[in-house]
Amino acid sequence: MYRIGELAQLCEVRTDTLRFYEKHGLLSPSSRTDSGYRIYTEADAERLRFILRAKAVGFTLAEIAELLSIELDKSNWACADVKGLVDDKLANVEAKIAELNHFQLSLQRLSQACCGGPESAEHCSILEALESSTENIRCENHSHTHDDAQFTKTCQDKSAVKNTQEK
Amino acid sequence: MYRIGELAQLCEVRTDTLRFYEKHGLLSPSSRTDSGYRIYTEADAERLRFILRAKAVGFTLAEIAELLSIELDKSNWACADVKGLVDDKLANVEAKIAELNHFQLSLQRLSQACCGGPESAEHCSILEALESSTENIRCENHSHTHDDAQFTKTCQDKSAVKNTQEK
DNA sequence: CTTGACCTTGGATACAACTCCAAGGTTTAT
DNA sequence: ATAAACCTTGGAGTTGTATCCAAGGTCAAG
Ligand SMILES: [Zn+2]
Ligand SMILES: [Zn+2]
Ligand SMILES: [Zn+2]
Ligand SMILES: [Zn+2]
Repeated sequence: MYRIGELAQLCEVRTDTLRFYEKHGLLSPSSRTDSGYRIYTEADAERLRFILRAKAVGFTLAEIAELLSIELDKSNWACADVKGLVDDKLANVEAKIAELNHFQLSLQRLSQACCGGPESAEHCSILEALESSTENIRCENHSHTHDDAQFTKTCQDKSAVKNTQEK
Repeated sequence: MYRIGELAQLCEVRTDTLRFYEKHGLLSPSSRTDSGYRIYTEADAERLRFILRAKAVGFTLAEIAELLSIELDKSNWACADVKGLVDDKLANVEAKIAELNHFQLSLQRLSQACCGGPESAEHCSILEALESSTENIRCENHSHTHDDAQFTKTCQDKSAVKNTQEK
């Protein structure tokens, strides 16, 4: 049995957040003291942990409420309904993953095209790619190193670069 | 050269959104007509497309601004700076993917434990898992099918797991 | 009995990222 | 020359997800 502050501390949220979740039907304390203090059980804490886990991965509170609300009303749902809901969310998550994978690839391509060296970014492949937004990114040939053949290392040549400078 | 409405239609955003992006330094029209109408170039359109792609995958406008702002100021950045920024975002994306993969797994486990049939969800494994929030999910043994041994097909028959909590 | 930590409620505020509105100016087509 | 369809600005409203605040009630310790 926890009072609101205890549960909040336990799960690292604010008491305000717990009241907010209550107001929105996500988590209500199992009881109250005579004086009106909220009393949460361990089951409430578990429910909160589920909410937090779901939230951490990008579910909206509305989606979480939908997931949780079925439980209040079990007998009016079939396994098919429940599983369908979970599968919907699953598809949702998978779509998000696909989206992120796509962008990951873009970022990797950008990253690979850049030498990461201390040279001025005036001819940086990353910036050029952002400007032109073409699909194929041109690797730097380091003509921007105003220097000699000493610097004709290319993209794949990830030579020692530890120069962390301020701007 | 596009007027605001044309660019909006082209990229499927509202004119309001374009003005909003302008106000927040993400995308300004390259020029104005004498009467004050915004005029966007193809380069502006490309920039907008980048913004939209980045947004679609979860970057905040602030992050996008950060990415784009470097370009205004190329010569004050080194390749190392630019690449570092991209790599930060990349790490960010990868972390998000990992998070989503984790939740994907949870959802898959939930989904697998449920028969998905027309039976009442009163003993649905998914709901039980949500309630108890235990790590290991018990598969349905279909005792809820008010029926005979005909329905003793199981997920993989790990119905030995017992109920542990309740304080 | 007073103090300080905790709790209650309702309402205000914040931030992101729009979205809509009002009042008026511009362009184009008939 | 008038209407329709565009554009301008500034500002208000919306949704989701909280946070903060004020005024006051509760509780255990000294
Ligand atoms: Zn370089
Ligand atoms: Zn570079
Ligand atoms: Zn079932
Ligand atoms: Zn089920």
